[in-house]
Amino acid sequence: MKSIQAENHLPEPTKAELEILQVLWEFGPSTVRFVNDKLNEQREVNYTSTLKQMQILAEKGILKRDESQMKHIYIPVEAEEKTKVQLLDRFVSTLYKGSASQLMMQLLGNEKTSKQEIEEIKRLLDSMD
Amino acid sequence: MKSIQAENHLPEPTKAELEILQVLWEFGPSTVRFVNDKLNEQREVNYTSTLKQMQILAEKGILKRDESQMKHIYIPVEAEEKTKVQLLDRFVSTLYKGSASQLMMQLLGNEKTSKQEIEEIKRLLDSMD
DNA sequence: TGTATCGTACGAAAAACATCGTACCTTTAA
DNA sequence: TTAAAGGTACGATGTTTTTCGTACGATACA
Repeated sequence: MKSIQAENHLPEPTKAELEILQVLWEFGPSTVRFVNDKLNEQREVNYTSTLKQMQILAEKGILKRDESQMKHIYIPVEAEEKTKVQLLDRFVSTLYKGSASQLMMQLLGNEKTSKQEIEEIKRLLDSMD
Repeated sequence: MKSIQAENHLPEPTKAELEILQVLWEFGPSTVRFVNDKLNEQREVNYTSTLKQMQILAEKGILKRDESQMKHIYIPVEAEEKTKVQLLDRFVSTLYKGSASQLMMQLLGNEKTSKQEIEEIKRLLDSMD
């Protein structure tokens, strides 16, 4: 017997799946061909690999697709923000026991976070309240 | 055939591996038995599974071990902070194209980040410069 | 001294993830 | 009206990650 999905959340996208989502987020609903071309700007991937991944994503409910035409159009079910927030939540809770400020400290202590970035963050905080 | 590790960085710990690292970070150098007991406080794992994981971690160079006694003692090679920073870097660059401030915005917009946390972050920023 | 207990080593099996080849259907254009 | 081009479906295969069973050595102690 299948267990009822206790969670509200969709299953976590895997690495390869995330790549595809990024393309869809950036360029909007797309065909497999389009996504595959974009991926190939970064690394070589076979068309059918991308196709398969996107079919799996649809199965999992992470993407839906418009099959009304021969060239199926794939669309993320959840908005970019929502998915990222989910991933961020998980990240913060597994690595920092849920403490956002602890994560911050690491970001700020990190050379790779530029002065400009830090300024931007400050501005952001000031503009709150 | 195994490919030679081109990177300077240690390989990314996988999910299961991270669980083990967390225990070692929290409690310091430990035996397999100890780690396995800790893990079993959260979920059921067979002793030999944990052993295997820790042996793999040692192979990968993420853990080293003291074999001078029968009960081997495992120790993380990199400090907790360093490993987390690495993971954080990767997270920021894949999900936020390297923009720490973008990540911040999500943290701040997130209900789960408490007012108290936000205050703490502000204080942190002010204390910089 | 033998037997129960607690360790490590190691390989096999299972599960999850990723990639690809091939079959086959639709559309298009010569 | 057929051949080429481009699409989906789907199974096979490869890889990595995870879990586990079994063998076997060391220790403890009745």
